[in-house]
Amino acid sequence: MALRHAVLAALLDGEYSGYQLAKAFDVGVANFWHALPQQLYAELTKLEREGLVTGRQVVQETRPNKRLFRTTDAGLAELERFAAAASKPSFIRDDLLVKVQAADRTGTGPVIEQLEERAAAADAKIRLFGEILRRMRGDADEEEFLRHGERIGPYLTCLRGLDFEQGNRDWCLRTAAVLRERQTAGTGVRDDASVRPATR
Amino acid sequence: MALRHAVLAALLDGEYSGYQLAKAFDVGVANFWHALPQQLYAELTKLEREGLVTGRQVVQETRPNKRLFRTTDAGLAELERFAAAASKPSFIRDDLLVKVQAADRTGTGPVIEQLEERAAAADAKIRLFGEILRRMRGDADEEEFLRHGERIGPYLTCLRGLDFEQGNRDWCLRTAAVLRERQTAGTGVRDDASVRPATR
DNA sequence: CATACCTACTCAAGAATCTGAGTAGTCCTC
DNA sequence: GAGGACTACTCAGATTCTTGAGTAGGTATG
Repeated sequence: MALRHAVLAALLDGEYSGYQLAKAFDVGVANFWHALPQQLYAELTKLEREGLVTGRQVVQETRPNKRLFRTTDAGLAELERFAAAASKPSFIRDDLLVKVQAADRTGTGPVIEQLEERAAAADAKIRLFGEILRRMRGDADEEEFLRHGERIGPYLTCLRGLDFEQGNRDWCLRTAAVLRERQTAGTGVRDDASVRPATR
Repeated sequence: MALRHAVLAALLDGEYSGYQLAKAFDVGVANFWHALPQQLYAELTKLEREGLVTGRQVVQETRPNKRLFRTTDAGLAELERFAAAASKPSFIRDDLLVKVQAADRTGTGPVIEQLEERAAAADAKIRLFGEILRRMRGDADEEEFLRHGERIGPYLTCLRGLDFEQGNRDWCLRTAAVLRERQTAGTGVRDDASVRPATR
């Protein structure tokens, strides 16, 4: 049930439309949760019905109208309840890890490619997060901002996102390098399956 | 559809029962995927029906009988197909991040506690992973093992798990420290909600 | 001036995951 | 010798997440 709380937390920072939220929860950012547009629209509807957020219609000339939402006091109270309850442990769940786990049996070619793509994607996120952090802290340096800044929650989660992506990138590059070296070196343990005709 | 492939990958390393797999996918390890026992039993049944794993009954005197599974050639072929297909991006999805995102509005008391618990849990995992890595590489040092070891897939995924947990621990401790300092310092931005009577 | 993408949503259906309860014998502790 | 934990599973039901399709006007691209 954390999606609803993620939405409530996101709407603490101001008014957003479902569409804007969808962008934040989908594409690049998603420091602290991830969800698709359909889920977000559904959740906003439920939250409004329960009085945890309020929406107001904004009529636009040149584009479709939109509804902007913000968290209500009841919503904040719900967040407080949530914060006090026990957290579920978090787990890694990643296709690419599964592929690496099996890579020395399935052939490394395609996996190496994907590792390098993933590293590039992580790198893009790293730059984005760096930019976001810089914007949030303004002139202050990090220590200063964390001590006296007004709204540090998003900053702290973004720091975690940054570190996660750095770990991701470094691991992908290292893993790709290891697999590539074994591929060319020929360990003698097993022929590289990526050279064989595909079993299928 | 990655759970099935995670199971296939896990069963590359030898024969396991559903129960053993459940332990590995649940509690401590789960380097590369996470799942509950019920899911695993169900998945094993499906995989056996499709011929991607085979099970054999092992009769035990003193305990309930069990079924040991291993991946078949068809299962390996399926893994190869999977390895060649595009991976879904992976996202962080963590209750605790949501709580931190909102922490400067909900009160920091309970969140700090949870951050410290999480840091301790991460630390336990770090020690466990370190142990597992040591066991896998045996006498060789890491570079050596990665160059010439037989089965490096699990080693590489465990390295990612280790780094993830280290990032986790460090971030939890830092975040807890930051929130704690603001709590005692009194930033003037807002009274600490953890001192107010609970809204509820 | 046709195609494609952007804003801003909605609906339906399916797959994956989680919650909770239950069976049944064995081993260990107090 | 009673209560609890461990092995080894199964079943049902709910919730969450993903996939795919569709509406509809406006703006940018070539």
